[in-house]
Amino acid sequence: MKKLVSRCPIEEVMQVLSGRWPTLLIYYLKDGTKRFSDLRRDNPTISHKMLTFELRKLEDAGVVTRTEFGGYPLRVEYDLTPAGLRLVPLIDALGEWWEGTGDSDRVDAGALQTTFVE
Amino acid sequence: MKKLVSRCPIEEVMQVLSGRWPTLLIYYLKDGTKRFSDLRRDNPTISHKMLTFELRKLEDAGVVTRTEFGGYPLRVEYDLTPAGLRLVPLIDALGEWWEGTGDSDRVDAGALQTTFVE
DNA sequence: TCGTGGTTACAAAAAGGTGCGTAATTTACT
DNA sequence: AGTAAATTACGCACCTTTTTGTAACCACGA
Repeated sequence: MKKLVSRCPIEEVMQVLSGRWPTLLIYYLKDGTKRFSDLRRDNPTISHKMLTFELRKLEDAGVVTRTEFGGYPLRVEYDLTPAGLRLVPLIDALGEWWEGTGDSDRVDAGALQTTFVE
Repeated sequence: MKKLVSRCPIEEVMQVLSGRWPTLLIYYLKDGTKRFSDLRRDNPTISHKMLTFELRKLEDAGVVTRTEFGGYPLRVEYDLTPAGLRLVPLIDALGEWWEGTGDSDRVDAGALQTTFVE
């Protein structure tokens, strides 16, 4: 998703939140300060390249802060910004919506919702 | 984003909503019934292959319905399901969140939110 | 011949994984 | 005493996988 095709805020948010990781990372950071290695432990399938990339993206978007402690071994801490905290309930709502739909509308998942007329 | 790495509903929703198109399509369908060609007109940069693909995904997820009218030229209409309608305000909220953060937290966009300690 | 809503095959682009290198200090052997 | 890891959070280069675009084709009726 390289560049925007509209000036719509919706598209802009999705550029930040799209993909498997952003929402999950926000979810883990919800519990408080996390270090790089903590986040890797939280989800072991993310590569370090992806993790740095996604964290950078969230940082640029103003969702997380990065605090670097000098010295060796290097230590870096990540936290949600106030904006990031405000985002959490919105993401929760999406999760709840999904669970809700599963019961009522996605029952016959696999069966397409197509109707033929005439 | 081929397969899930957790059983988390959050990750499942994002699998459906990720990318540039899903939320935008939902947004256009919010106004009511749309035909395939209407949606192409609404955003001219999507390829017809992507459009069919994304619509299928939303259909499988129970967000849109597809109504096919026999005869030629073929006519197909897309609508939001009740679940799709319930999703709209959540997407709106994300857009509003984004606009809100822009003013308070993303002011110095470009300047990273990194702090150096020691 | 055009228009509708697709499908399929091939090609280009983007995303993602792997492994190596780096820094300064501590701990672990020899 | 001297050397060898190990530690942390990456950056970089290379390569594979996934996604997306392009173009061609199909059906049929006006």
